[in-house]
Amino acid sequence: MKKILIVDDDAELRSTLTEILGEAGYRIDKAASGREALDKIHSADFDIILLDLMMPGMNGMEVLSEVRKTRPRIKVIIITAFATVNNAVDAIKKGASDYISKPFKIEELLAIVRRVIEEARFENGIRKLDLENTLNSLSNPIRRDILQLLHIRHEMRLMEITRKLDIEDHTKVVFHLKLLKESGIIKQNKEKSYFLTKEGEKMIELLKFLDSYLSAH
Amino acid sequence: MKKILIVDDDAELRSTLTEILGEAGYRIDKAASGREALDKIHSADFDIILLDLMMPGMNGMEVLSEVRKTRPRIKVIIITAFATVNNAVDAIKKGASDYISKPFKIEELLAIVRRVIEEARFENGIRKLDLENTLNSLSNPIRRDILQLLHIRHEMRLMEITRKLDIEDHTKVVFHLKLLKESGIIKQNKEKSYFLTKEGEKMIELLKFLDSYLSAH
DNA sequence: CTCGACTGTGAAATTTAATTCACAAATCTC
DNA sequence: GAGATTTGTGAATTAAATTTCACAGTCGAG
Repeated sequence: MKKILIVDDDAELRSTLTEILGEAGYRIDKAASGREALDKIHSADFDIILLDLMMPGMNGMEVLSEVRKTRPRIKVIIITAFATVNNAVDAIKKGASDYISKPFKIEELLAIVRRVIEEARFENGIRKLDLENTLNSLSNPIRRDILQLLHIRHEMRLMEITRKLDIEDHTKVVFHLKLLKESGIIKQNKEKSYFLTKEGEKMIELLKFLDSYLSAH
Repeated sequence: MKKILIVDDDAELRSTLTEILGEAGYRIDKAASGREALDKIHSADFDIILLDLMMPGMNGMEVLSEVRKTRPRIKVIIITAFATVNNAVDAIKKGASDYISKPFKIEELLAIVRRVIEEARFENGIRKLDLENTLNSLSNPIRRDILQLLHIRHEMRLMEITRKLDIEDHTKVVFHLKLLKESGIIKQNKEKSYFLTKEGEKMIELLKFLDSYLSAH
């Protein structure tokens, strides 16, 4: 389960939050000051920080910028008094994910935490380059055809592919082959035959999956 | 399992082929002439036809063109004597999938049949339009972002999305929303809020799958 | 060696996708 | 209901993807 750090100088609020979030199944740690928070952040690995902006000593904003700088994957949710919502908005501009103003309902808090976690799932999970690359390769019908051909025939040379796809201008095929090669999806052996790499086989599996997925109404 | 029709005037070859392919798990039917073959083709539903070109009466070529015309999904594999390979090549130009010349090795035959089946899987299976549509929608990062936002937030209005994505010109967002709407991936309610359709939720699942798939090394 | 088929490059042209801009109707806010 | 905000359209522009074309080196067969 996700690990949450609660940062607030108010001991009572800390234990309230600990109780609520603990019951919801999160692993909780607490810090009573900005200083203590940063120590914990640098020694352990949190997913979310619940951060009070108004604290004596190092204030929340400083903690926020430090976290953004050194642990950009950690999501920060600001806790703020109703009267100082504006500060929270500033905090969001500096990279906080959301804020919650005191007093708050339990459900409201949990909803925000859940949403931020979901958000993090995407941001941290997808290595954009690969996804981008994959989708670009698959989005062109000629490239898909080439992949399928190479899957079926194991290896083919330029003109074989060109004829099989019934394309007049072979340099058109060259163009797509080059893109696929650059993406590491296909390779070429000494005999000039093109064949699928391991990545390429994955693309085929993906296509099959997509197919069956889309067919399932 | 796939259903294969064997068309050959040579009774011995018919039973040899039946034995080999039957053992390999295919469902087999036989025809001794072109006429008989067409009757069977029009009454039952085959995946593959093994067709001898040289037969008395209606010859294989005629059967081939008839099949191409009325049952374009059926794959035809030509059986030909070694001496008449040229005819087989002509047949392939007319739409046959492959040929095998007598005498042949069992493994050779099975390999060709398997390959042709695999080929058919793709050609018949993927409804290109949906695939096209899906991949186009997912291939743009802004559209992916929008989908993910709508997934997390359930529903959002134009300017909410625009701000959350930190895009200056809202009409840019309008552009992508329109595309997504046309693809049936999102819809809009009376309050102008955009939300994911069932299709849209599928896209999200696909993205998650893609993610984990690509992450798995 | 010479011809024809094969593989490929690079620039130019074309097509398609995406962005920007000027503007306006609808809706909200005070 | 005046002014700001939101939602949207359509044309013009820009950018990106794809196609076409002219050409050239390589390779195998006769």
